[in-house]
Amino acid sequence: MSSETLKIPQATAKRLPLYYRFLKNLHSAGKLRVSSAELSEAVKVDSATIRRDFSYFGALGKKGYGYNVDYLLSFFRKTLDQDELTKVALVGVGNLGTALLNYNFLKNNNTKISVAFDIDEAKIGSTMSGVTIYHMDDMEKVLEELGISIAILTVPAPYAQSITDRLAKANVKGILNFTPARLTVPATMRVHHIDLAVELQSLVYFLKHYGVNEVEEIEE
Amino acid sequence: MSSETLKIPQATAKRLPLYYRFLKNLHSAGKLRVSSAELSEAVKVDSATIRRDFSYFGALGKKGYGYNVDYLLSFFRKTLDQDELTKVALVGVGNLGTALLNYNFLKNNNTKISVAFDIDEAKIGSTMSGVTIYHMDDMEKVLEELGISIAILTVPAPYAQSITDRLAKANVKGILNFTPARLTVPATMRVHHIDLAVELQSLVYFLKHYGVNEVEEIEE
DNA sequence: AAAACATTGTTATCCATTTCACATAAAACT
DNA sequence: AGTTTTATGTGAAATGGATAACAATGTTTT
Ligand SMILES: NC(=O)c1ccc[n+]([C@@H]2O[C@H](COP(=O)([O-])OP(=O)(O)OC[C@H]3O[C@@H](n4cnc5c(N)ncnc54)[C@H](O)[C@@H]3O)[C@@H](O)[C@H]2O)c1
Ligand SMILES: NC(=O)c1ccc[n+]([C@@H]2O[C@H](COP(=O)([O-])OP(=O)(O)OC[C@H]3O[C@@H](n4cnc5c(N)ncnc54)[C@H](O)[C@@H]3O)[C@@H](O)[C@H]2O)c1
Repeated sequence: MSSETLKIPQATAKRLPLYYRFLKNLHSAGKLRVSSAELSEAVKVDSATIRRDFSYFGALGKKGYGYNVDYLLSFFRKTLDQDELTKVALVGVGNLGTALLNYNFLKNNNTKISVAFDIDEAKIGSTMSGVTIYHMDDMEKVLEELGISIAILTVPAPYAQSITDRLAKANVKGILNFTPARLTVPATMRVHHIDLAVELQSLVYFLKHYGVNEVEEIEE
Repeated sequence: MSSETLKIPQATAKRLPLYYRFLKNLHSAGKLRVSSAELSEAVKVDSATIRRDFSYFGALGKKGYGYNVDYLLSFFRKTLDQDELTKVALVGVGNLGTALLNYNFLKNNNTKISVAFDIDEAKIGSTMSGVTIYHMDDMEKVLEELGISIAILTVPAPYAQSITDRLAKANVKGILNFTPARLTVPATMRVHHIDLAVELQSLVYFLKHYGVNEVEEIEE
């Protein structure tokens, strides 16, 4: 029995955190109202798309006026469960894992890396940015104790699948996967891939082959 | 005049580096042929989608047989310009920037961070993983000298836009943006956003609201 | 060499998402 | 109070992408 809310399109769901972030900016800047056109300029999403996205949640705005920033902000805070802290585990405290640990997700989201795991004895038992690093052997136990259901995976690719299998058994439901491995998971889990190498390579490809808006030649 | 190849769908273009990576794995493993079904299992993309993707480049396979790994690999190497090295600049050598510097993109791609920029005097002039860190004041000059047209942006968000404007003037055409800022760029540029916080938050949202395939209750 | 088999390439269909365009209604102005 | 302006919410159309399904065709087996 999941929080039975409505099933909005996935594309919309992915934009919600973005809207939330910019609404916070507007709020800090003291803005009281905002139009879909203004928001569009800020988040670089078509204004019609923004209105459509919002409309899945009912009529949040007023015709001829726009949206009340405070109202919208508190609405999204509830919708995005920003009131309760979501605890996340980090598996693999290497280059990337360390960067993520040092970054304070809390500043913007109510999401926090609460615990980390590694196999490097030099790191185990120590604390980074207030987060204790445990041995992988203790992973299942610690995850259960803390009731954690989301993990960030930043281990070398060859270990990704077997660790994923362990996470699945430990009742973890979501993985943010930074490794190049394509994980096999039970249907009850969800994986978001962040594939930096693919992202970089596809950017190169687009630039080479899509002649990014080459200024239209003016024939003479 | 961009390499006048064909205009394949963007979704396909984003999968090409993925295919390439797994083909290299297959090659290393000594496999000579592969079917779309096998590849599908490995990269977690529907086999019909894979065949469709490949078909944009002509008939690369053989009916009843599948695809020749070597042939496919060399085809994609050419298509993805893996023969020539693409030089990339890194702007902002902090937590995240350092992790990217230490990571050797070359292992898998012919893409390399060749130069880095920062404002921290402690870092400027030093070398990390063989990459020299220059002062931001020298950015335009160095970028031009090296003929770099792609940059990775890992600076604090408030500086992202003004640095982007400088990059645009310096003839950079692509930005891999890790900052939460939504950049305004000329139509001649392309930005890929990697928004870790959004990625994490939307994962949380999906798990909470989409009840990831809750095991169908068996009514008794 | 024939029969059985495997797998592509593609057509047709489906689905999700974006965008247009405008009726509607509230707000701002005169 | 009436008029004009503004900006929402949404039907309808357009776009973009994924998938089912299968004829075509080469491969493998006997
Ligand atoms: N660093 C980057 O910029 C970057 C970029 C793209 C992809 N990635 C991917 O992210 C992952 C991590 O990269 P990195 O640069 O941080 O690597 P890294 O080698 O610096 O860190 C890996 C960490 O995982 C730990 N580890 C190794 N085996 C383990 C195991 N079985 N269980 C638990 N922990 C284990 C190591 O002790 C180390 O601390 C890799 O899969 C890499 O391909 C990294
Ligand atoms: N570290 C993470 O895990 C993480 C996660 C999500 C998003 N981000 C985003 O990535 C960016 C970098 O994060 P970080 O953790 O590496 O921050 P950081 O503070 O560790 O690093 C920022 C670096 O940029 C340099 N810098 C500051 N102003 C500059 C300027 N004007 N020109 C050039 N360089 C400048 C600083 O000297 C520093 O080296 C931020 O925008 C952050 O929001 C980081």
